[in-house]
Amino acid sequence: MPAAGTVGDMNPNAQAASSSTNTLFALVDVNNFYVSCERIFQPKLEDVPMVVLSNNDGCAVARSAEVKALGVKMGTPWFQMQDLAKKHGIQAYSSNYTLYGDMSSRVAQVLRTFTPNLEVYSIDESFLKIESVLKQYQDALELGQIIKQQVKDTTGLPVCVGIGVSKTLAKLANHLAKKHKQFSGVCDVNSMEKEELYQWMTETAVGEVWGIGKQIAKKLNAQNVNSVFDLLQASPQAMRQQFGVVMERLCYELRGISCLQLEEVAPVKQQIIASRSFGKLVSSQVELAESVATHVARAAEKLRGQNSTTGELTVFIQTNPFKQNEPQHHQSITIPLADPTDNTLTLTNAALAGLKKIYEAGFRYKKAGVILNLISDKPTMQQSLFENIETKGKSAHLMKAMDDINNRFGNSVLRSAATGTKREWQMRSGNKSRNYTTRWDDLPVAR
DNA sequence: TCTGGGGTCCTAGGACCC
DNA sequence: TCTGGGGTCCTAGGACCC
Repeated sequence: MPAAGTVGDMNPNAQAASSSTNTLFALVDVNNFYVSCERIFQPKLEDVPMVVLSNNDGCAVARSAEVKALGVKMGTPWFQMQDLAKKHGIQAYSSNYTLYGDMSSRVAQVLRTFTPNLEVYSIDESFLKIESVLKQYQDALELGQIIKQQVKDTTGLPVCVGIGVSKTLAKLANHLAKKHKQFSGVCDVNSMEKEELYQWMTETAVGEVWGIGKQIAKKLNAQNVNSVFDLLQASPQAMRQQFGVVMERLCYELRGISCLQLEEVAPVKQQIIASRSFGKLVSSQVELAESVATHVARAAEKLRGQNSTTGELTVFIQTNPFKQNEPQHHQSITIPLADPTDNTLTLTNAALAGLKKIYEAGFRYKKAGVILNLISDKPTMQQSLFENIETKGKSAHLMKAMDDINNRFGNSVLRSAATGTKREWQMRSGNKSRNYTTRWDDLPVAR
């Protein structure tokens, strides 16, 4: 590996990662996840070129290997591949997310039998920290093969395993395992000779690196950074100057300095979205209201599912951007809530009031949705803030209430102040914050 | 009262991921 | 005719305060 360089204040963990026992990450990723799930329950689909379609059967959100080989891109609209489908007999299936969610938990269950140090990164991918369980096996490659076989035997799903000393390298290894048959589904870039690794890096486009998308790849290419190896040779400091701290971190990760940790416990969501496209275009406010109400109900369920409250709600409606000859209307409105809540009725009322403001007759809408913001991972504020106050109206009690706020909500409450008639506080969620005011008279009566 | 500079807050928007 | 539904993090720039 090239010289490591200093990581500076950016990454307090890097030193520990590189100097203590060497961390080793394995990324286990199910091949063509949705397609593979469908095939388990319909074995006749094995080897049949097929796609799984999005909501309303709009786009291909999963493609079998045969379809990928035909050059069909992720997200291709089904109606655009009709000719190809006829020619090659491509089968299309509607998505069944309940099934996929269930299969996903089964995979995670199998992986947990290898190590509890597991991060379920997405519905079809998990990171495992494997350095501590490695002694029981010949080497990491053997462990990878056993994981792969175990998942296959237990769930029927095919996976590839990528192994490396950082998450980014494990991702890269996984990519190689998927693309190149000679790895037999398991690739460990850590045990490779440097020459071989550099060879693979030279042959792999820089855009394949985790965190490098279309835009950045284009800019990199313009500077003659075309392969992963080119990026490996670039100076992280220079990359930071141009592309920011995320890119710098990525450079270190590629060099084998782990900057991204395993997140075993999923943090609570900072934002919850519920939205859908309509099967056919919608013009009436009543119909929009119905769908908005459903979305609020779903979002509120998710909110309560993570034991949170929200301080702000956004409603949006959109016409179909693909219909360029139709008048377009994209509108949203954000409604602050008097108090953070997880109550469906309160949220629905706020959303419908918002919808009333942004709705305009005469447009044909394609999509509606709601977003919950300023989420706090604590129980309802109104209750917990003042439940300990025994009488109200005296400044000593106000002060106690403020202490309570700070004790209970810690750094999510930025400031708080009280006068004789009201209290005000400012709550933070992520990097957003909002002010709240509640009149003293409105406070819940003490026990 | 005038002035400048630094810090923080807040928002919009871009880029990325699956 | 038919074009997904979620999420995250970072940055820049203006407002505001001291």
